[in-house]
Amino acid sequence: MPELPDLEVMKSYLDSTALYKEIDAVEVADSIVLEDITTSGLKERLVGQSFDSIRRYGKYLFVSLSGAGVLVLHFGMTGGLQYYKIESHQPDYELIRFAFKNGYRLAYTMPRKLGHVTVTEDPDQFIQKKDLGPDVFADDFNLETFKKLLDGRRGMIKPALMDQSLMAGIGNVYSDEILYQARVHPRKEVGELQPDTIQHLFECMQDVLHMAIEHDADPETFPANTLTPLRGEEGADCPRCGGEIRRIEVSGRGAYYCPKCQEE
DNA sequence: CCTATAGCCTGACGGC
DNA sequence: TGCCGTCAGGCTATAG
Repeated sequence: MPELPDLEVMKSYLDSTALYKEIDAVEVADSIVLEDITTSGLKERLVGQSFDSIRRYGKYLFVSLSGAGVLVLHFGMTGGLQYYKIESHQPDYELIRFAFKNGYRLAYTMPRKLGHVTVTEDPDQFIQKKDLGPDVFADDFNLETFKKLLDGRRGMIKPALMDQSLMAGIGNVYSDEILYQARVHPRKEVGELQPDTIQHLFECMQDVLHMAIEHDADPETFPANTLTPLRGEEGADCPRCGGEIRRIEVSGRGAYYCPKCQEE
């Protein structure tokens, strides 16, 4: 779930639910997700504070605290958030519970414990330390930026789009969707891309990410001409040409594409 | 600089 | 039903 569009949806969700409410208690079910902080350290930093504003960068959310510091949330492959009140509504796999004074809770959920949570004093420094490239939704991330990043890059296009140190925000699912919309084969060598193809890729990247956000990052509601809802259904009909959707390994990740529309 | 591989974790799913 | 292998939308470390 958690790529740029999912994170944008989570940010909106937090904006409309969990801001400006005093934190009463923090429960950590498994401290394995805590990075550079202990359970008691996290409690000390959060209890008595409130969440004041949310910033997304790549696949991270930075939640500014009313006092000092910024809560950092990363969702691994399976993480999510749930704001709820009644104990019986507690979601499955709640790893961290932020309990507010108003009686509501925010659950940080994650069946596979591959996400990370920490507190930082300086998000920009954190971004540097993680070696994240520019966020693909940054105001100054334009076609020229995209061209410069790909210029001189060796290797295939799909891993380039997914390389968080090159550009931050795109993961396995949306890299496939972008390449499908742009009709570029996931194994296409970056160096072989024509300038107009790069421009088309850039436009498809913007379009796909915005489309996903408009649809709450829920593939079931995506338009009919998208590939994402067909993930897991190898052999399905390509919505565009009637070809057969295939799954291959690219750089160790499962890649879905249409061999007919996206020629090698 | 880039790729491949393994590891971190655990649930869901298909086959026998 | 139970067991087993495979896969899963992330990131990191290592070797080549």
